[in-house]
Amino acid sequence: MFLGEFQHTMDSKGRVVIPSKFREELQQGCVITKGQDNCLQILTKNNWENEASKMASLPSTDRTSRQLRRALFSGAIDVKIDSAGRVQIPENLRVYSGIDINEDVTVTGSGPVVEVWSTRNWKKIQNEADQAFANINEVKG
Amino acid sequence: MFLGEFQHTMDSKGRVVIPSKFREELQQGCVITKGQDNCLQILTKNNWENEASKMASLPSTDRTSRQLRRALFSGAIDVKIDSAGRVQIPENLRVYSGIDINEDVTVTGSGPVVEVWSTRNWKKIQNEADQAFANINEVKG
DNA sequence: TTGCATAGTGTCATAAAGTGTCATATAATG
DNA sequence: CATTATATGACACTTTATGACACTATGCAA
Repeated sequence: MFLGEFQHTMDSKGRVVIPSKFREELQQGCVITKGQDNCLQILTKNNWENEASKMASLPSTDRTSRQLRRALFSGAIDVKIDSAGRVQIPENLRVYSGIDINEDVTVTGSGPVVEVWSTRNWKKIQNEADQAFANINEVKG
Repeated sequence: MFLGEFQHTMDSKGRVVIPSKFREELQQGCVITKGQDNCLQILTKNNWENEASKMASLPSTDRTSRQLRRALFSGAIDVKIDSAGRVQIPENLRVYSGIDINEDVTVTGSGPVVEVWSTRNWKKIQNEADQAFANINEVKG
Protein backbone atom coordinates (compact mmCIF):
# COMPACT_ATOMS: atom_id res chain seq x y z
CA MET A 1 0.00 0.00 0.00
CA PHE A 2 1.48 3.30 -1.11
CA LEU A 3 0.77 6.37 1.02
CA GLY A 4 1.83 9.99 1.11
CA GLU A 5 2.67 12.97 -1.03
CA PHE A 6 6.18 13.98 -2.03
CA GLN A 7 7.70 16.92 -3.87
CA HIS A 8 10.52 16.50 -6.34
CA THR A 9 11.67 17.89 -9.62
CA MET A 10 12.32 16.27 -12.95
CA ASP A 11 16.04 16.55 -13.56
CA SER A 12 17.57 17.92 -16.73
CA LYS A 13 17.70 14.43 -18.22
CA GLY A 14 14.07 13.54 -17.62
CA ARG A 15 14.47 11.52 -14.45
CA VAL A 16 12.32 11.61 -11.32
CA VAL A 17 13.20 10.51 -7.82
CA ILE A 18 10.98 7.81 -6.34
CA PRO A 19 10.38 8.55 -2.65
CA SER A 20 12.38 6.22 -0.50
CA LYS A 21 9.29 4.80 1.16
CA PHE A 22 8.13 3.42 -2.17
CA ARG A 23 11.39 1.97 -3.35
CA GLU A 24 11.46 -1.37 -1.66
CA GLU A 25 8.17 -2.42 -3.18
CA LEU A 26 9.18 -1.20 -6.63
CA GLN A 27 12.82 -2.18 -6.69
CA GLN A 28 12.37 -5.61 -8.22
CA GLY A 29 10.87 -4.05 -11.29
CA CYS A 30 7.95 -1.85 -12.07
CA VAL A 31 5.91 -0.56 -14.97
CA ILE A 32 5.03 3.01 -15.67
CA THR A 33 1.89 3.81 -17.65
CA LYS A 34 -0.46 6.60 -18.51
CA GLY A 35 -2.94 7.13 -15.71
CA GLN A 36 -6.25 8.90 -15.69
CA ASP A 37 -6.46 12.68 -15.45
CA ASN A 38 -3.03 13.03 -17.06
CA CYS A 39 -1.03 11.52 -14.29
CA LEU A 40 1.45 8.70 -14.69
CA GLN A 41 1.06 5.51 -12.73
CA ILE A 42 3.78 3.28 -11.46
CA LEU A 43 2.75 -0.30 -10.73
CA THR A 44 4.62 -3.20 -9.28
CA LYS A 45 5.22 -6.00 -11.72
CA ASN A 46 2.54 -8.15 -10.10
CA ASN A 47 0.03 -5.40 -10.08
CA TRP A 48 0.75 -4.64 -13.69
CA GLU A 49 0.16 -8.21 -14.79
CA ASN A 50 -3.19 -8.15 -13.03
CA GLU A 51 -4.24 -4.94 -14.68
CA ALA A 52 -3.00 -6.07 -18.04
CA SER A 53 -4.91 -9.31 -17.95
CA LYS A 54 -8.07 -7.54 -16.86
CA MET A 55 -7.65 -5.19 -19.75
CA ALA A 56 -6.96 -7.95 -22.22
CA SER A 57 -10.21 -9.64 -21.33
CA LEU A 58 -12.33 -6.62 -22.14
CA PRO A 59 -14.46 -7.03 -25.26
CA SER A 60 -12.69 -5.59 -28.28
CA THR A 61 -16.03 -4.79 -29.77
CA ASP A 62 -16.46 -1.91 -27.38
CA ARG A 63 -14.83 1.25 -28.60
CA THR A 64 -14.07 2.68 -25.16
CA SER A 65 -12.42 -0.55 -24.11
CA ARG A 66 -10.23 -0.55 -27.19
CA GLN A 67 -9.16 3.01 -26.48
CA LEU A 68 -8.40 2.27 -22.87
CA ARG A 69 -6.41 -0.74 -23.86
CA ARG A 70 -4.38 1.13 -26.45
CA ALA A 71 -3.59 3.90 -24.02
CA LEU A 72 -2.60 1.45 -21.34
CA PHE A 73 -0.41 -0.81 -23.42
CA SER A 74 1.12 1.66 -25.81
CA GLY A 75 1.92 4.01 -23.00
CA ALA A 76 3.47 1.39 -20.77
CA ILE A 77 7.13 0.78 -20.27
CA ASP A 78 9.02 -1.13 -17.69
CA VAL A 79 11.67 0.74 -15.85
CA LYS A 80 14.12 0.11 -13.10
CA ILE A 81 15.11 2.37 -10.27
CA ASP A 82 18.75 3.47 -10.55
CA SER A 83 21.27 3.54 -7.76
CA ALA A 84 20.22 7.05 -6.82
CA GLY A 85 16.55 6.06 -6.56
CA ARG A 86 15.40 7.62 -9.81
CA VAL A 87 13.49 6.44 -12.86
CA GLN A 88 13.76 7.71 -16.40
CA ILE A 89 10.47 8.99 -17.83
CA PRO A 90 10.36 8.57 -21.60
CA GLU A 91 9.49 11.46 -23.84
CA ASN A 92 5.96 10.36 -24.72
CA LEU A 93 4.97 10.05 -21.07
CA ARG A 94 6.50 13.39 -20.23
CA VAL A 95 4.35 14.94 -22.92
CA TYR A 96 1.24 13.08 -21.77
CA SER A 97 1.67 14.18 -18.18
CA GLY A 98 2.77 17.68 -19.07
CA ILE A 99 5.94 17.39 -17.02
CA ASP A 100 8.75 19.38 -18.58
CA ILE A 101 12.44 19.16 -17.88
CA ASN A 102 13.38 20.79 -14.57
CA GLU A 103 9.74 21.15 -13.59
CA ASP A 104 8.22 20.41 -10.18
CA VAL A 105 6.76 16.97 -9.78
CA THR A 106 4.46 15.57 -7.12
CA VAL A 107 4.66 11.87 -6.43
CA THR A 108 1.77 10.41 -4.48
CA GLY A 109 0.94 7.07 -3.00
CA SER A 110 -2.56 6.14 -4.05
CA GLY A 111 -3.12 2.77 -2.44
CA PRO A 112 -2.12 0.03 -4.84
CA VAL A 113 -0.31 2.39 -7.22
CA VAL A 114 2.08 5.33 -7.21
CA GLU A 115 1.05 8.38 -9.20
CA VAL A 116 3.34 10.98 -10.74
CA TRP A 117 2.01 14.45 -11.48
CA SER A 118 3.27 17.76 -12.67
CA THR A 119 2.82 19.78 -9.48
CA ARG A 120 0.86 22.34 -11.45
CA ASN A 121 -1.64 19.70 -12.41
CA TRP A 122 -1.66 18.01 -9.02
CA LYS A 123 -2.72 21.16 -7.23
CA LYS A 124 -5.79 21.41 -9.39
CA ILE A 125 -6.72 17.78 -8.90
CA GLN A 126 -5.99 17.91 -5.21
CA ASN A 127 -8.56 20.60 -4.63
CA GLU A 128 -11.15 18.50 -6.33
CA ALA A 129 -10.05 15.44 -4.42
CA ASP A 130 -10.13 17.15 -1.06
CA GLN A 131 -13.57 18.45 -1.80
CA ALA A 132 -14.87 15.00 -2.67
CA PHE A 133 -13.33 13.74 0.52
CA ALA A 134 -14.82 16.49 2.67
CA ASN A 135 -18.25 15.77 1.26
CA ILE A 136 -18.02 12.09 2.08
CA ASN A 137 -16.99 12.89 5.61
CA GLU A 138 -19.94 15.18 6.07
CA VAL A 139 -22.29 12.50 4.87
CA LYS A 140 -20.72 9.97 7.18
CA GLY A 141 -20.66 12.40 10.07
CA MET B 1 -10.73 4.53 23.29
CA PHE B 2 -8.61 7.67 23.43
CA LEU B 3 -9.47 10.40 25.94
CA GLY B 4 -7.94 13.64 27.16
CA GLU B 5 -6.11 16.73 25.99
CA PHE B 6 -2.34 17.19 26.04
CA GLN B 7 0.03 20.04 25.29
CA HIS B 8 3.29 19.51 23.45
CA THR B 9 5.47 21.21 20.90
CA MET B 10 6.69 20.15 17.51
CA ASP B 11 10.45 19.76 17.77
CA SER B 12 12.92 21.34 15.39
CA LYS B 13 12.88 18.25 13.20
CA GLY B 14 9.13 18.05 12.80
CA ARG B 15 8.37 15.44 15.45
CA VAL B 16 5.53 15.39 17.97
CA VAL B 17 5.31 13.48 21.24
CA ILE B 18 2.42 11.06 21.55
CA PRO B 19 1.03 11.20 25.09
CA SER B 20 2.09 8.14 26.98
CA LYS B 21 -1.49 7.11 27.61
CA PHE B 22 -1.99 6.61 23.90
CA ARG B 23 1.20 4.81 23.11
CA GLU B 24 0.36 1.26 23.90
CA GLU B 25 -2.54 1.18 21.48
CA LEU B 26 -0.51 2.83 18.74
CA GLN B 27 2.86 1.22 19.25
CA GLN B 28 2.42 -1.63 16.80
CA GLY B 29 1.94 0.84 13.98
CA CYS B 30 -0.43 3.62 13.14
CA VAL B 31 -1.45 5.86 10.27
CA ILE B 32 -1.71 9.62 10.24
CA THR B 33 -4.31 11.22 7.98
CA LYS B 34 -5.85 14.59 7.32
CA GLY B 35 -8.85 15.19 9.55
CA GLN B 36 -11.56 17.80 9.51
CA ASP B 37 -10.92 21.45 10.36
CA ASN B 38 -7.26 21.06 9.55
CA CYS B 39 -6.43 18.65 12.31
CA LEU B 40 -4.50 15.45 11.83
CA GLN B 41 -5.87 12.11 12.86
CA ILE B 42 -3.91 9.16 14.09
CA LEU B 43 -5.55 5.82 13.56
CA THR B 44 -4.58 2.39 14.73
CA LYS B 45 -3.59 0.02 11.97
CA ASN B 46 -6.87 -1.89 12.25
CA ASN B 47 -8.90 1.22 12.14
CA TRP B 48 -7.04 2.40 9.07
CA GLU B 49 -7.43 -0.86 7.20
CA ASN B 50 -11.15 -0.56 7.64
CA GLU B 51 -11.16 2.89 6.10
CA ALA B 52 -8.86 1.89 3.29
CA SER B 53 -10.70 -1.26 2.33
CA LYS B 54 -13.89 0.70 1.82
CA MET B 55 -11.99 2.71 -0.73
CA ALA B 56 -10.48 -0.25 -2.52
CA SER B 57 -13.86 -1.53 -3.55
CA LEU B 58 -14.77 1.61 -5.47
CA PRO B 59 -14.43 1.51 -9.26
CA SER B 60 -11.50 3.47 -10.70
CA THR B 61 -13.51 4.27 -13.79
CA ASP B 62 -15.57 6.74 -11.80
CA ARG B 63 -13.93 10.09 -11.43
CA THR B 64 -15.26 10.86 -7.98
CA SER B 65 -14.07 7.51 -6.72
CA ARG B 66 -10.64 8.16 -8.09
CA GLN B 67 -10.53 11.51 -6.39
CA LEU B 68 -11.59 9.99 -3.11
CA ARG B 69 -8.90 7.39 -3.34
CA ARG B 70 -6.32 10.04 -4.09
CA ALA B 71 -7.34 12.28 -1.23
CA LEU B 72 -7.39 9.45 1.27
CA PHE B 73 -4.13 7.78 0.36
CA SER B 74 -2.04 10.79 -0.57
CA GLY B 75 -3.03 12.47 2.66
CA ALA B 76 -2.03 9.50 4.77
CA ILE B 77 1.26 8.14 5.97
CA ASP B 78 2.16 5.27 8.19
CA VAL B 79 4.48 6.02 11.01
CA LYS B 80 5.98 4.35 14.00
CA ILE B 81 6.53 5.76 17.42
CA ASP B 82 10.23 6.10 18.22
CA SER B 83 11.96 5.13 21.43
CA ALA B 84 11.25 8.54 22.90
CA GLY B 85 7.53 8.29 22.11
CA ARG B 86 7.50 10.63 19.15
CA VAL B 87 6.27 10.46 15.57
CA GLN B 88 7.62 12.28 12.56
CA ILE B 89 5.03 14.45 10.77
CA PRO B 90 5.81 14.77 7.07
CA GLU B 91 6.01 18.14 5.40
CA ASN B 92 2.68 18.02 3.60
CA LEU B 93 0.79 17.22 6.78
CA ARG B 94 2.60 19.93 8.67
CA VAL B 95 1.43 22.36 6.04
CA TYR B 96 -2.12 21.03 6.07
CA SER B 97 -2.43 21.29 9.82
CA GLY B 98 -0.62 24.62 10.00
CA ILE B 99 1.82 23.30 12.57
CA ASP B 100 5.23 24.91 12.13
CA ILE B 101 8.54 23.82 13.54
CA ASN B 102 8.82 24.57 17.28
CA GLU B 103 5.15 25.47 17.48
CA ASP B 104 2.69 24.44 20.20
CA VAL B 105 0.62 21.38 19.50
CA THR B 106 -2.49 20.04 21.19
CA VAL B 107 -3.02 16.30 21.08
CA THR B 108 -6.49 15.10 21.96
CA GLY B 109 -8.10 11.75 22.43
CA SER B 110 -11.28 11.69 20.44
CA GLY B 111 -12.74 8.26 21.00
CA PRO B 112 -11.53 5.87 18.32
CA VAL B 113 -8.87 8.28 17.03
CA VAL B 114 -6.21 10.65 18.28
CA GLU B 115 -6.26 14.16 16.89
CA VAL B 116 -3.33 16.51 16.52
CA TRP B 117 -3.88 20.25 16.30
CA SER B 118 -1.84 23.38 16.18
CA THR B 119 -2.74 24.88 19.56
CA ARG B 120 -3.63 28.11 17.81
CA ASN B 121 -6.19 26.32 15.72
CA TRP B 122 -7.40 24.14 18.58
CA LYS B 123 -8.32 27.15 20.69
CA LYS B 124 -10.36 28.66 17.91
CA ILE B 125 -12.23 25.46 17.25
CA GLN B 126 -12.78 24.88 20.92
CA ASN B 127 -14.34 28.31 21.35
CA GLU B 128 -16.67 27.62 18.50
CA ALA B 129 -17.60 24.28 19.95
CA ASP B 130 -18.20 25.73 23.39
CA GLN B 131 -20.34 28.45 21.92
CA ALA B 132 -22.38 25.97 19.96
CA PHE B 133 -22.79 23.90 23.08
CA ALA B 134 -23.92 26.90 25.11
CA ASN B 135 -26.46 27.84 22.50
CA ILE B 136 -27.91 24.37 22.40
CA ASN B 137 -28.39 24.56 26.15
CA GLU B 138 -30.09 27.91 25.85
CA VAL B 139 -32.50 26.61 23.27
CA LYS B 140 -33.24 23.58 25.37
CA GLY B 141 -33.62 26.01 28.27
C1' DT C 1 32.61 6.32 -42.79
C1' DT C 2 33.51 10.05 -39.57
C1' DG C 3 32.11 13.60 -36.68
C1' DC C 4 28.66 15.88 -34.23
C1' DA C 5 24.41 16.40 -31.66
C1' DT C 6 21.09 14.54 -28.69
C1' DA C 7 19.09 11.49 -25.29
C1' DG C 8 19.92 8.56 -21.79
C1' DT C 9 22.77 6.30 -17.90
C1' DG C 10 25.86 5.91 -14.04
C1' DT C 11 28.51 7.88 -10.42
C1' DC C 12 29.95 11.15 -7.25
C1' DA C 13 29.86 15.21 -3.95
C1' DT C 14 27.31 18.01 -1.27
C1' DA C 15 23.25 19.57 1.09
C1' DA C 16 19.13 18.75 3.43
C1' DA C 17 16.03 16.01 5.95
C1' DG C 18 15.06 12.49 9.07
C1' DT C 19 16.31 9.18 12.91
C1' DG C 20 18.23 7.49 17.14
C1' DT C 21 20.25 8.23 21.51
C1' DC C 22 21.36 10.49 25.52
C1' DA C 23 21.10 13.86 29.43
C1' DT C 24 18.55 16.72 31.85
C1' DA C 25 14.24 18.73 33.45
C1' DT C 26 9.67 18.15 34.72
C1' DA C 27 5.72 15.82 36.27
C1' DA C 28 3.34 11.86 38.27
C1' DT C 29 2.95 8.17 41.62
C1' DG C 30 3.17 5.60 45.72
C1' DC D 1 9.57 12.59 50.06
C1' DA D 2 11.58 9.14 47.17
C1' DT D 3 11.07 6.93 43.02
C1' DT D 4 9.60 6.33 38.55
C1' DA D 5 7.96 7.78 34.30
C1' DT D 6 7.60 11.29 30.84
C1' DA D 7 8.98 15.29 28.07
C1' DT D 8 12.28 17.99 25.72
C1' DG D 9 16.45 19.72 23.83
C1' DA D 10 20.88 18.64 22.01
C1' DC D 11 23.57 16.38 19.05
C1' DA D 12 25.65 12.67 16.36
C1' DC D 13 24.59 9.88 12.75
C1' DT D 14 22.21 8.02 8.65
C1' DT D 15 19.60 8.37 4.77
C1' DT D 16 17.78 10.82 1.00
C1' DA D 17 17.70 14.45 -2.50
C1' DT D 18 19.86 17.07 -5.95
C1' DG D 19 23.03 18.94 -9.09
C1' DA D 20 27.12 18.19 -11.67
C1' DC D 21 29.55 15.83 -14.80
C1' DA D 22 31.55 12.18 -17.42
C1' DC D 23 30.36 8.42 -20.23
C1' DT D 24 27.53 5.54 -23.62
C1' DA D 25 24.45 4.84 -27.33
C1' DT D 26 21.97 6.36 -31.18
C1' DG D 27 20.82 8.82 -35.15
C1' DC D 28 21.73 12.21 -38.56
C1' DA D 29 24.45 14.89 -41.82
C1' DA D 30 28.56 16.09 -44.02
